[in-house]
Amino acid sequence: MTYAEFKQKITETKQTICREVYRENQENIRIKKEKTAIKNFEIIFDAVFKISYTKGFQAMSMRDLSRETGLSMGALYGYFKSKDELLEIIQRQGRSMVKGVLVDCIKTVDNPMEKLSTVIKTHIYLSEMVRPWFFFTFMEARNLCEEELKAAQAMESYTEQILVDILELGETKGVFKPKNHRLTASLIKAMQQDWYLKRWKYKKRNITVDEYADYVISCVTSFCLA
Amino acid sequence: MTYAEFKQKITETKQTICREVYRENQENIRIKKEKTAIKNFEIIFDAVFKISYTKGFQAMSMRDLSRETGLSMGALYGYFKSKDELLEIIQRQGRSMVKGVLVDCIKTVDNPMEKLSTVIKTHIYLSEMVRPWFFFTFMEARNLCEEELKAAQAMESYTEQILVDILELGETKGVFKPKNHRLTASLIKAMQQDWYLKRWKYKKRNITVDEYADYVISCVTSFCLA
DNA sequence: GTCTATATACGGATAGAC
DNA sequence: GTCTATCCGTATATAGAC
Repeated sequence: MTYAEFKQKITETKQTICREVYRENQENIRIKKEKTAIKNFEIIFDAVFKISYTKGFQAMSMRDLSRETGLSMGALYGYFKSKDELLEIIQRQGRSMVKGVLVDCIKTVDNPMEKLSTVIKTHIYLSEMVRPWFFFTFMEARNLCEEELKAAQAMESYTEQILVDILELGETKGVFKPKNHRLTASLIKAMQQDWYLKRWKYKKRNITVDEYADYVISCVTSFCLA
Repeated sequence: MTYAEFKQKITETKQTICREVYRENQENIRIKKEKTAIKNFEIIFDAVFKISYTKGFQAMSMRDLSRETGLSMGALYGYFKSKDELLEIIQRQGRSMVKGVLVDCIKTVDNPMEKLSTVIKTHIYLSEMVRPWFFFTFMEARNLCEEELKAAQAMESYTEQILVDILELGETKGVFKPKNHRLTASLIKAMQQDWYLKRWKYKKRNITVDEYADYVISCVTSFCLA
């Protein structure tokens, strides 16, 4: 699988994501026309990511957001109850998106080695497809309230566990060497994250997402087999 | 080398760091007694790290900092000209500290393999010793002005280059297999960073810094030799 | 649904007493 | 060197017109 093929296969688009956001939070949203809401959520999210990328979410004022979206302050508050709620909406949707895609991608694969490459690759490709979303989710997790922070940490453990399960399965089948699989999983996650955290670095060096994913996989597999 | 041995060897302490900060920025500091200044800088930095760890630097108000340090607002502004300058001081000092320690640690080692383990280990141990400083430097880099941001990125490239040089040396000597050394270096950096970015995770699982460093090294070497 | 105008609170920074 | 008191700009959020 290449990144181009991944994009074809995946059904998640900005629009479907925004539709989900709208339906999940309908009780707090003043806007009644779904079409309007979806269109504006897309604009709002893009603006949040753009502004927060350099300043951070805290430093982004509602006036900044108003200017960037072209919506007035009053209008914006029709889409969420407070600035904090906006943050939570984005974080929650991010988690549900990752969970859905990752669980889906390994269902049809049995071979542990192939399973491992698939899940690593899928995660990196997804992070490329919605990179601003991933970057934002990581960097702004600290601004969450305790409850939501716990949920974010649980998500980290959850995706790590997916990797651990595959590594253990591989060991059972005699494909992978016995190791501290949980620690291996942590290293894999660290490498996956670097792709969206250090965008500027890889862009400057013209590393493609396919190159990067393949390199991570070659590193991981050579370790698991050694 | 273990973490305990590293701590013995290293001459950098909070105090020496604060002394450097004082001397570097003396022209902007109203406080004339070095001893007072060093003592209070230590208090101030600790407070900044503590508050920023959860809220972020932007969200930390000078009133928060005043409360946590026990110094009044007026007193605080004797130690730096503005909140932004405080951020820059911390970032600059962090860079000079890392540079000093890393350059120093490989001077006496010739063997490429040993050189590689040493530099990986030293970086992780240093990040453990002044973890709040590392975490802060990474998370708050975005709040820097363009010039300082460039310096921070240059620092990332610099430490990466140290790794690349070692890997190339190793290839020349026939120890390491030919690879994309720069990409390998990036992966190493990603793994190093995870130790201070995800403190909560490793703490919860009782992973020691020695365990972590050794595991990273075993992963990297098995890849470089494969 | 979206706008403008505004209420109210809090931010960084400084002046001047001690 | 440190404190208290205060200036003044900007923050989030809402009320009410269109």
